[in-house]
Amino acid sequence: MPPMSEGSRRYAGRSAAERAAERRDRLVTAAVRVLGERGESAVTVRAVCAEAGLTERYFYEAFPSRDDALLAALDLATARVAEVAVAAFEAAGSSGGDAEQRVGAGLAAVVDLVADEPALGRVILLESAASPALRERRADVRRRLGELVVAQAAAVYPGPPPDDAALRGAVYVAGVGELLADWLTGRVEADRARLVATAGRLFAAVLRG
Amino acid sequence: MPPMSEGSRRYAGRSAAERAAERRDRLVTAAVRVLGERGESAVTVRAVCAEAGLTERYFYEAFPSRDDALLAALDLATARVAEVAVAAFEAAGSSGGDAEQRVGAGLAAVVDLVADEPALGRVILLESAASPALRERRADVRRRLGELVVAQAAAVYPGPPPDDAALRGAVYVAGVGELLADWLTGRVEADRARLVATAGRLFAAVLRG
DNA sequence: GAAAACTGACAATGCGGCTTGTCAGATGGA
DNA sequence: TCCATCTGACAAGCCGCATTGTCAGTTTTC
Repeated sequence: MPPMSEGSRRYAGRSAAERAAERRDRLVTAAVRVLGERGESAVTVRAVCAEAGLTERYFYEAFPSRDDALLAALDLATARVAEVAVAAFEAAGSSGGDAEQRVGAGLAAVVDLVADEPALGRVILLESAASPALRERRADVRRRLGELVVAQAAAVYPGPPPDDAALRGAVYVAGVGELLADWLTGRVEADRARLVATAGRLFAAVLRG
Repeated sequence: MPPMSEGSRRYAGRSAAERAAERRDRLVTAAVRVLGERGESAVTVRAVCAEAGLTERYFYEAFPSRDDALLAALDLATARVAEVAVAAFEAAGSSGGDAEQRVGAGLAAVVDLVADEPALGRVILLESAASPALRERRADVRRRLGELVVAQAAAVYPGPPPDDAALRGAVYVAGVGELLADWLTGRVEADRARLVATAGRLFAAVLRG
């Protein structure tokens, strides 16, 4: 129990809270790397600390348990992917693209990112199913993505949306996600443009009533 | 090391090989139950043996390691699901159904089975992603399913198949699989007929060029 | 300069898993 | 009946992990 309650002292120019936050960031980043490169079972407290260049004491200062670090790692990876995806999505929208083009732009950004940083891609596409807690988090993300996709489809396709739109959105998001996972692991042979093109065509095919 | 080399004796009316095979069956069945009801992390050697009413000695007589039992459990669950799916699929075909109806019949059979035996469904739909070895096996199954689906589509839709048919098949199989997983865990609200209907419509939407 | 707080390395505890061995008793063949 | 084999229960052995505690040395503030 660090006595951070009373004696909080500046250190190396930073406050105690700043130092703790920086250590936590390093730990989460390290956890993402270990999770993406070596898999969920390799995400031990020791391995994460070694990767971060810190020791166990700081781990338990930042997280109540190993599982919380795993979730934080998935959340960081998700945030990073969402950041570039949303940016590309909105850029395509403000430059006059329709919903299909927006979805394609977001998907292309994701494909580029996970191709450049496979560890990141492995975290969100593969290891996110490795434990019940991670699966739960992944399901939440996919649900939000599905709602976004359904809303975009409703905006671009005339007429009332099909009454099974939610199911279709779920199938589309999960199907494309698993396709990317297979692609990342080399089980699917395709270049990036082909992936994006197929996913774009399927957007219309799956979500149009 | 059981001296099964020389002295092989009948016991309870069965040969040594028969007894060993029966014990192995009980262990695999127990592993499926534990995996489906309590998750991958609960599939310990002790838990499986307790569920089977056997002891560790027989476990290591039947499997070289815990991981092999996990794979055997997934294989058994897959075989059971495949059995009813293929039967329904072929029945629909021999009674004059087209490819879409065949796929729908197979899917309906799977939905019924996993609804009646949730543990079985959890094994093939959820826990099959819990470890790298299990994921590998699941990917193989999905690849075969995808090829089957693509072949059925080629048989029913005129004209040459789209050149990204393999990708489409992968998206369809994974998307529907994950939809079923979400449905099993209560994340998706739909009755069985609705699930089958949506998946049937999507078969045409995704796999028609 | 001195006290208080911070840091990093590491030991120790406790737990539970996999895997291998032991052994008394049950069972079937000669 | 007698003996070899089979069975089931159980006990270690061994390892690695999560989690907590200790401590000498360092940095900052007063």
